[in-house]
Amino acid sequence: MPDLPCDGDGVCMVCRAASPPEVDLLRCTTCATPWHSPCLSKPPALADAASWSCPDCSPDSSPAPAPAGPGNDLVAAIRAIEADQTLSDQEKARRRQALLAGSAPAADDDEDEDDAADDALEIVGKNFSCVFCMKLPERPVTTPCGHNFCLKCFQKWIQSGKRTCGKCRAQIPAKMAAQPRINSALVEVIRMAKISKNPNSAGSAGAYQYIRNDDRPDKAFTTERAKKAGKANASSGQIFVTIAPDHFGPILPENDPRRNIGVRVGETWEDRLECRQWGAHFPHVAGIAGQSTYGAQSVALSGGYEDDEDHGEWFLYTGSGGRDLSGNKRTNKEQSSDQKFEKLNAALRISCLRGYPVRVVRSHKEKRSSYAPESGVRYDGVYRIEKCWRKIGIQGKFKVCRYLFVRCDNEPAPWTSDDHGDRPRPLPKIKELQGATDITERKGRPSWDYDEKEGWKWVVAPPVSRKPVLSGDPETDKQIRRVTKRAHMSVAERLLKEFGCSICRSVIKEPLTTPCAHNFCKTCLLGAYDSQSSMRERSRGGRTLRAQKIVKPCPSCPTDICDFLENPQINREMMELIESLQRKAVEEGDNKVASDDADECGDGESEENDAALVKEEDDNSLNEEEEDNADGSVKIVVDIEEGKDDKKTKMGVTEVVDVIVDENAVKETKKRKGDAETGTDGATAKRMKNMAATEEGTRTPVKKIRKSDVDEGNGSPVVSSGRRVTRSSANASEADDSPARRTRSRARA
DNA sequence: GGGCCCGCAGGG
DNA sequence: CCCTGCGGGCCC
Repeated sequence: MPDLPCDGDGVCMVCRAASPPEVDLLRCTTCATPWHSPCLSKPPALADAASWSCPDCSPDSSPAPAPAGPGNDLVAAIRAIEADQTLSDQEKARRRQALLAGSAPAADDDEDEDDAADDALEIVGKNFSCVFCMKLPERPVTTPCGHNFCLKCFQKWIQSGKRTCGKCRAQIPAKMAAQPRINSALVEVIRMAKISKNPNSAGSAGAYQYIRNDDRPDKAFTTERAKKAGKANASSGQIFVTIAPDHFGPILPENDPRRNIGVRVGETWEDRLECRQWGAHFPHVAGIAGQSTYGAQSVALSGGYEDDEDHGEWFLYTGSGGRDLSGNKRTNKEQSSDQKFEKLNAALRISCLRGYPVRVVRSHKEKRSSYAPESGVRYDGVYRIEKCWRKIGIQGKFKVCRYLFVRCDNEPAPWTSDDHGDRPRPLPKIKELQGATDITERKGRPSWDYDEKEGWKWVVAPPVSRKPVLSGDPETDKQIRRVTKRAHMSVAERLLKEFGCSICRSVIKEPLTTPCAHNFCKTCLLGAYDSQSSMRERSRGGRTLRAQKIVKPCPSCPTDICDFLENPQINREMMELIESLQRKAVEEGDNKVASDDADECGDGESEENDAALVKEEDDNSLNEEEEDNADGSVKIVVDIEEGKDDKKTKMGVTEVVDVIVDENAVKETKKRKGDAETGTDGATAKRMKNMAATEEGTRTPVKKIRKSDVDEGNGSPVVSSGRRVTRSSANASEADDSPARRTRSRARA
């Protein structure tokens, strides 16, 4: 019998004795797990009990020797902290936390936070603590055995070679070890509890956004939806600057609360995602940031368009579009139609006409420019667009939009040894203007211009921002709206709402957390696969084929949770929290629970407008705002109250999806567009695509079913071989690849 | 090194 | 909702 600790309920996993007497319990000084000492193969001498480390934490008894290096150093460091008798328990916990988080202990932190005794935070705090650092989990992850940890603590644990749960010693699946998923329901609840604690910050949109954004990881991260780790399909990390996404011009110190220096010319980031986090250029793929009726804030020179021509202080830039992006592409070198001054190209033209400063970043991917950085993405300051026009591009067939950018920044360019920024310079002579059409140049005074005394500055008030100060991601915006909208609910109710089961749509009972970090009632989740064994026999023509494993996708995402379903463990911390919150909600005497449920199921309203967001359509209003906005910092306060509810998980959607039906009558459970079914690799996708394109008459029969049917949950298995790729022609049901065809509505009843 | 893939973010 | 898009990782 191997050594095993007590499980989450205090039951010894060896002798199954429930709640062994306190004297028989040994607590590991490294991982804090309780062990039943009579059941240990090598119980420590009594005298050593205080400094005892459990078998999982002591290297000498470790069955699989932990890799040398950081892991063991970590254990040693934790031991050193535990052994230090000059430290209080609290201080030990704090240092351990700091160690696990990989940072120096910060003395200030939460010391003075507990006096307000906010119930919600208290309840949450009481129910959740990371096994390792004993604090509220940061970016919580949940093991299949139902225990919660900080992501960082969990990762340190894994890095030190451990493959068992720090609490119950259950095996941690390799996949979870490799890529733990953040349990976003917990994140939300913890965040909300914190927000509720700072009522002074509640109510202002900026504050909500800031808090939410602050909770995003420092680096780009892989979401639960992405199938691969790494930045290829990663979500943005938090935004570090406080500019609105439609902010024009340099990013000043007041918008850089982290460093208070602003974004300086020459600052370089690893890639576009990191660049985005500092606000220099927000889009992660697109080269132009802007809005067609408002202007363009920034561009990236990344070598995407061969027509670009870079001379450092000035360059010729090419608009976007005119390329065939069918087949799920994001870029394409080849022009296949004329570009027009619409969308982002129109945005650039507005910046040209008004003389706005446009931030410019250069990427190492621009190989044809001497001014590109050797690596990464660099901020090179602001430019003005002096002219734009259209002309047949280098490829010789189609027109492209062209823009002349001229530098106008107060800081010297990264490639000069000047100690000063730009002076106004004469426009370069552009040969190619000959033969150009649609030539546009600025007539009036540029908004951003040179002043002999003060240098480059706004001489006309900058356009008033139409957007709330960034949030980092659309999820955030939804959260913001939701939080704002439900501000009238009690804290406990709001928290409870985060714990909705997406199957039964009410508050989760006996929560299970899947490895993909979705939470469901135990009975709901298990019930969903009721009639399904984990293997199916296949036979054809009288002979039996190899048994095939049945894929059981998570109801909320494509992840196969078959293995998890074999032995799912209730997330007890979550369950206790939910129960506490329910008690509290009852105490508060609100009888809103019923209306909550109604809201939950019925959110049919939606389609409110975003009127508040688009009111400023009138461009001429800019100047009128000038007195109030002398410093350029005023933003429209947008009423974000009324956003649409998140419809992604709503039932009863009647959109038609295509499902390929095989002999076993498969069923499609995907709720989100673009979800690839579980287990389809790239090759399969490609095959499907080709099939769609070439086998109109011969492909597998396709049956259309309604999502609403699917969501009702009748019918069984869940293997789908039909891939639905939303982006254009890859759609398996659309054999016709033509753009015209693509623009047609694809939903037919 | 070129092609493919596909989540994310933003515009409209 | 649906479309677009000067990414980044990986495979060939």
